[in-house]
Amino acid sequence: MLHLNEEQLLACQAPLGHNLVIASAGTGKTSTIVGRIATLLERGVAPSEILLLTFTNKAAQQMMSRLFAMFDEKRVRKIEAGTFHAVSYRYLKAHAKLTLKQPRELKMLLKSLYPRFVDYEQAYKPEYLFELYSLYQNQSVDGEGFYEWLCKRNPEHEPYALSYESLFSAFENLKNEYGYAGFNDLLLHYKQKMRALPQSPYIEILVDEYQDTNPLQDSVLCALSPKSLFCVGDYDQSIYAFNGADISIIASFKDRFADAQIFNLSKNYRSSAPILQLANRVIAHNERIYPKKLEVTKTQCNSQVRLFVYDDVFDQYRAIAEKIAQSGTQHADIAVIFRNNSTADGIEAALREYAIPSKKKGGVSFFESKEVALMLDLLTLFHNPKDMMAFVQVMHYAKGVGSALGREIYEELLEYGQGDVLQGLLAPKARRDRLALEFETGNVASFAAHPLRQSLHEHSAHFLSNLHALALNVAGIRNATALIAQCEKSDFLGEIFQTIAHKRALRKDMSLDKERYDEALEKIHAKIQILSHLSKNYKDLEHFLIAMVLGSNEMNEGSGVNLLSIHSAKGLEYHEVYVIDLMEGRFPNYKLMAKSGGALEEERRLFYVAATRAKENLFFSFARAHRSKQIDYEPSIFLKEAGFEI
DNA sequence: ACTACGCCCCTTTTT
DNA sequence: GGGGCGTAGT
Repeated sequence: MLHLNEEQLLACQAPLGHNLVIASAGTGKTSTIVGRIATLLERGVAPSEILLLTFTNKAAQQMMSRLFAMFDEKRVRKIEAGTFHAVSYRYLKAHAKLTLKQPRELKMLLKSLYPRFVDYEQAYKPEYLFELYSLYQNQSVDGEGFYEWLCKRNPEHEPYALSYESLFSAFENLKNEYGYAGFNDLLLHYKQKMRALPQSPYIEILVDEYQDTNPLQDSVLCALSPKSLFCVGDYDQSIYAFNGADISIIASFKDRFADAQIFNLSKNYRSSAPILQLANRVIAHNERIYPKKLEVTKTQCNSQVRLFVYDDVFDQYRAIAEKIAQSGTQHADIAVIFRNNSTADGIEAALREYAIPSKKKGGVSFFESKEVALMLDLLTLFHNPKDMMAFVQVMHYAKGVGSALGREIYEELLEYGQGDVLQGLLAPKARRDRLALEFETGNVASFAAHPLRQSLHEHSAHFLSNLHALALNVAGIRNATALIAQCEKSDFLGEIFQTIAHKRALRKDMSLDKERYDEALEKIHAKIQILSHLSKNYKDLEHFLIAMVLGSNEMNEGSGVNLLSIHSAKGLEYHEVYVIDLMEGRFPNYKLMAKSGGALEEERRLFYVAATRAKENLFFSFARAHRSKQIDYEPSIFLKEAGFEI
């Protein structure tokens, strides 16, 4: 059951219209959102007319399961809930065929196009252009072109701006041709579709973490134009400027809607008084948009707030690990929070020395490992047999086949298969003008009889022959778990996995370390097992593949102490929190600040978010030097603002 | 023109 | 341990 205080209740019961709830850290905004939805349902709004937009899919799930406990689950499931991206995708997949691609894959696509359009020494490199373009898509308004946007932002690049624009126009065409979509494309396409609807599909849209809304997301809300908006956010927790998040969207709410109502949640239920006082002391250095009065409700506890200082970063990691080893707090209720993900490795290693289990947001290393990427590419290919990038990536493992030859083979097979690469492999048909090649059309029992066979070298032929056998074997399987199992035991993947393991087990003198080889092979299969395990949650291949792109960094491996970047700690809370590596330059991170304006205030908000994750014990630490890198550090300015004497 | 390999860099934050 | 870049080899 929900226990709401007066302020929360007032917000929940607001009439339909444009309502903004200013909810500081720990004031029960989740309960308020759940309470609001409950109120809507009780008032007779149909579940399918409610849209709940959250910042992570996990947050959406949590709120939904709280609703399941209060209402008939089957009925409440009709509420549309998720991130902007997930909601967009769910709608689009019913109306258009598209393949969601990881940013890194699209970056590769852009890179392959780049030399044809840009050839200047001083021009931006494709990697950076990709980031820039993504930022443009997120923060430009009203159909402003990339050219104008860039010239305004970076006038010194005006000479190249036209080449950039041709590059991106080719990029967009290519994406359309292959049916690829990036994260931003989901929102852009969805916005188009929503604009075309005669009336809004939703009566009320609830937006969580409204302070991190960017202009693109805001325009999606505009396109949806619901009768009622219920936005919840906290100005002081806006930390996504790098993704185009614009604080003025929340700040201008009352000016943009004539019927705007603002509610305030001021009772903090999470943190102890010393923690709140410290957080408020620091955030007070930012310009106030609206007055903030946070009331402490947890007055009865023996809370600790302390700073630890070390000579070297590794001393710090070790000492923190030792403190955690001696702490009486459950591991799962402890978090180590840092500004830069690179910190995670150091602290993780130190914790391992003390045999303390830890979990970090697993995403990156897992999904970028060769074996997992290959398995997913293969599954992608089975799901969409004309996916050029997936095919070429897979072909990379054939010796002597790079992106050019891979592309050529793709085109050939596409032709033989009339738009389906797997068909081209299994049942090649030639066009009339190609019949000169003289081969049997129709099913080819083995690759030896395939028309491509003669033009390939021994190894690539063997490679494609294995793929042929696998494709034959899995034809018709729609279930992700079954497909993974078939792939894993195929000769095709078996041989590639051996090659990968072999490379990893090579010593400097090029000799093979047999022990390391076995170990590497075992690790590969362990990762595939994790993938297989994950796949069991999805009813078909498509859902699984989408989840791997949309939700890959929402899952974490293992259990124990939580290792989190500040960004990923948003919305979470822990009994005991360690905020580490608080050095000038690293946090605040001046390198990053140089790229955007108002950055110190943003870094200060990050500090505020980090500090307010703690319920009871809050520990800060910094190191005076990184000896092996020969860097001396000053303590973070935020430690001084917090009132520590150093 | 394309691919393979060895040496250097290094590591922002998220959907 | 990975990716970018330059060079050698097909």
